[in-house]
Amino acid sequence: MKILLVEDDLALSDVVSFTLRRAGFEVIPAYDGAAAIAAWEASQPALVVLDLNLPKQDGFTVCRHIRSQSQTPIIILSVRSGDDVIVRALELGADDYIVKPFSPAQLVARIRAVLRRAGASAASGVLERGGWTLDPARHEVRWVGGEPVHLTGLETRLLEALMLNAGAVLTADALIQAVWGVEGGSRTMLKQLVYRLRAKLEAAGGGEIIETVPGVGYAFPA
Amino acid sequence: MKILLVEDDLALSDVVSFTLRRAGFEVIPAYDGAAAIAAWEASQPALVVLDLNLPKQDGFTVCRHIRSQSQTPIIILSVRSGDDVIVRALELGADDYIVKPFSPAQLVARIRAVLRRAGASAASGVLERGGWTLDPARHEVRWVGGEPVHLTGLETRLLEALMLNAGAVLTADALIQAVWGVEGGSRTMLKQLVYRLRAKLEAAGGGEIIETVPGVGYAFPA
DNA sequence: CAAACTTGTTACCAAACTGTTACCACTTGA
DNA sequence: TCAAGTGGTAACAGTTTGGTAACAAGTTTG
Repeated sequence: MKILLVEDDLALSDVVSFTLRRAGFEVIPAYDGAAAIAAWEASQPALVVLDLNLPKQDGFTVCRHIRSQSQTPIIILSVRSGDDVIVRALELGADDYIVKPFSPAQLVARIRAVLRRAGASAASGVLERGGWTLDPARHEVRWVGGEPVHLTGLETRLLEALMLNAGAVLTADALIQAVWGVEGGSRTMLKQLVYRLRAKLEAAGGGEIIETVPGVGYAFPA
Repeated sequence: MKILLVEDDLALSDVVSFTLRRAGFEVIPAYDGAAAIAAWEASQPALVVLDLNLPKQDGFTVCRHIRSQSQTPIIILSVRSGDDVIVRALELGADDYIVKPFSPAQLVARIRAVLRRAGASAASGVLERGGWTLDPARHEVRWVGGEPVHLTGLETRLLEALMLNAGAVLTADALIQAVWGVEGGSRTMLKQLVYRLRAKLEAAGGGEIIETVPGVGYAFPA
């Protein structure tokens, strides 16, 4: 199981690497933010251990980038123990936050806990909700018994966000962020995208698909 | 979303309860290990916040018991910050371990992180009071057995404030602040809003809904 | 290269939302 | 009894929101 370890302090990185390897993980080290993103894309690790204080790009940026593209579990390491920082990191999608100094044993235990939890809900990436099957890797949706329909990249990300949270209402802003990332996107574009996606889904079979919750956002029926 | 809070320190339990409720969770308190297990079985919470140091049965026992029967996420609270204790708790199946003293905000953030990872959608915030069910996220109210009625954003906030304090009288100023924030809002607008909200609620089923307390404000019947 | 597709942009319309003003009934207290 | 204040109702207009359409620039594909 591959773990991406993003830590610029060489000595600490080595110690942690050693511990993780002894615990049976394969460790991919990265020493700054830019390298971290590159390594993440290249190696597709099962989990990321991320120092907040990094050269090139700080940990928040890396965290946001990874979260905008996948559900890979992220554990933050940091000397900063301020509440606002911790809350912000967790809200950004981090799974755990460990304050330095920490013990290697605890890190391993927390990694196992997060992986256990992630493994339970993670899957191949294929989502099945109420008759629809979405394969994000292939950019395809299918209605039960129907033919697969091709989606564009943006449409796929939108539908994935909605199906991942089936039954819940996602605000326009949340969806914009899920589709276009932190920068970019707008209400207008979201409107367009929903319109286009609905057209494809309706053409593919099922009836009412994406619910509008006026003044709030959209929801995929549970 | 129901959270079982197992904490024998009454004062702390109350503080945490308050915070969690304000964050939109429904809190079920338990004050010792035996009660915790009973409450867990009875109420099937979405997550358990568990103090380690308990009368009757200690936290480890409770944790093991719950883990042996379900995947319900568990977050441990404890004054003990020893590594061995933390590692042991995590290996026993806990999802997170928070060392006292902690801040309520961080607890909420960690609860959300664990719930997110566990696949549950975040706190729903649904309020049920005397036959009415309000889902603030969807801007919908429903009378028992009836169809959901759509509310506007302002109406939702008003009804939410009233239902959160069901049985109590809220002054006009308090309501204005709850709906429009610190700036903005006026008696006239509140009058209008109450009128419109009542119209929708009456059309939806139930009889007398929002009580007027002349010269003071409004109340939602307990 | 040309055709097809993807994406962002602008525009328009209908519906919904919100603030404002006005009017009436009722209570309260001088 | 009358004036002032409070609360309910009504109508109206400006704004916002959501769905639809058409189009252009950029990209991919045959």
